[in-house]
Amino acid sequence: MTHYKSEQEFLSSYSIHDFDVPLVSVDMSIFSIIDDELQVLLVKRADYPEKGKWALPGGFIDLKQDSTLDDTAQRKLRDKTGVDTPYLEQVGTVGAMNRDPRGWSVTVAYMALIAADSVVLSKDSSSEDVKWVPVFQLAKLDKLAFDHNQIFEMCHERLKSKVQYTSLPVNLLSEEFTLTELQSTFEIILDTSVEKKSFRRRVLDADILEETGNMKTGSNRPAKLYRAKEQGKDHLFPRSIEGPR
Amino acid sequence: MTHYKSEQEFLSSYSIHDFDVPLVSVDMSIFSIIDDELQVLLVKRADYPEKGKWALPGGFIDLKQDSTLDDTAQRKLRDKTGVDTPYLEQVGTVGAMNRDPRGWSVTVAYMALIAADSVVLSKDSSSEDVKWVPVFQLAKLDKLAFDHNQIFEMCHERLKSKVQYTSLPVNLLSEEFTLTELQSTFEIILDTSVEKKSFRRRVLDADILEETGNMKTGSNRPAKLYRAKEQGKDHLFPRSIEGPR
DNA sequence: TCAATAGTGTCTTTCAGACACTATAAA
DNA sequence: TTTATAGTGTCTGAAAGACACTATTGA
Repeated sequence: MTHYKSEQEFLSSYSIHDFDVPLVSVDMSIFSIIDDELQVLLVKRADYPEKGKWALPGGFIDLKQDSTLDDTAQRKLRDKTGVDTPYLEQVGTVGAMNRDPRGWSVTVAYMALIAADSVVLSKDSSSEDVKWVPVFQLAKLDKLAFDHNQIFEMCHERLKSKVQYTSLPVNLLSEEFTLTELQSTFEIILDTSVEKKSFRRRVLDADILEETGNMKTGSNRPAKLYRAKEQGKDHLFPRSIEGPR
Repeated sequence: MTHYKSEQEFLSSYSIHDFDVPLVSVDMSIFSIIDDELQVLLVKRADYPEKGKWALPGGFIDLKQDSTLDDTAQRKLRDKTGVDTPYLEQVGTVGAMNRDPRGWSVTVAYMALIAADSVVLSKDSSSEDVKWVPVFQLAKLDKLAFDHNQIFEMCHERLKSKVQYTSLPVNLLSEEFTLTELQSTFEIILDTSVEKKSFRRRVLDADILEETGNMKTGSNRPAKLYRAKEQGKDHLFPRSIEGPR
């Protein structure tokens, strides 16, 4: 890909306006729990437009390579993180005349949940840098490229809302985990405390976990290790987690 | 728009493949309750591809006229039904190499809920006929154009699922309605009976309705008429409607 | 034995289902 | 007075919160 000297130069050579078709891309919020915080993966843009700004990873559909939209998302995720079989969910689509200087553009937002320990970060040609950013810092610090702050917010809202009534967070943990670790990821995402007994009743009664037979030891009572019965699926609870009264 | 003699002729003149950009369209499931049944609006395609087949109303983004995707959906809805301020929700986006013979194509699915009495059906140039079809008949009878059966199913699932824990169905009724009428629309969509007392408690406690002061009379005890406090919004209940035990 | 975390017993609270009951209109 | 529908009283049951309790390890 050619590198242009200025956004001006870049735009003047861009001719998508000539065809009555919008641009289409995929952008994703890749979430993970790192250092007991919910973090999201950002890339620094290597090209115009918005060169040098931090952005959600994403890009255009490869009409030859991708046979579905989900393939595009999967490919983008693999390129940045090396992770291949994550939890991947389409969140929504934003399209507008003026969200991209190249013209009418549509982007399909995805969110991915991955276990931090399974990741090997890597840059590709479209990004000069990659980093994890704690979600609570994002609102204050970074003004992302395009409307990515808004797209990220959609994904974050979806995540928080689904955590209230599904077992989604199992996808943020490595294969084996304790109930306390699982509870902790719920608490981190919901940013509230969850009552231990209710939590265990809820999760165990749902019959979505199975004991691995292993224990996690430390300088205290060992904890049973569990694994999700159906990888990648999320159970729907009949009622929401309500939090403290 | 030119009318072609065959799909072959049409396709050979189509050149979107030359640009590495997919087609983008909006398709919508417009729901209404008519004759005590949940029905969806279909149009008969006037042009290739899939000429003559029934399809969900939709079409391409008008890059000049529409400034957002929601505008496109709103415009399509207005064209077919004359309705201007409905409940409109984006359901999801499907994109694939082979879902449209013209090439890689992406469609954003919307669902709209409207009160039947507010509709004036009208055809536009892209459709030669328009009709309401009961949802339960659709599965059996019609093989729709493209992957519209699948897109419709996405919308129908979303509708049924949201009805379980939100007040969405108020958007299917005209401005004033009785609690019994509201209960009935829940029952029609969920295809199950709902217990009267629980239903009224739930709805009334949620404080989302207000009495209009009017009564609906008949040859029996008159019923209070209500109106949604916030038009177009849907309340989230803490628990789902569970249906009979 | 103590500190620390895992895991349980059990009471209360909230809200949905069941179902019998009362209320109010027209014919 | 009957019929039809609107609307209520109140019991039961399921699942969440509160919180004190016991259990099991290493140091």
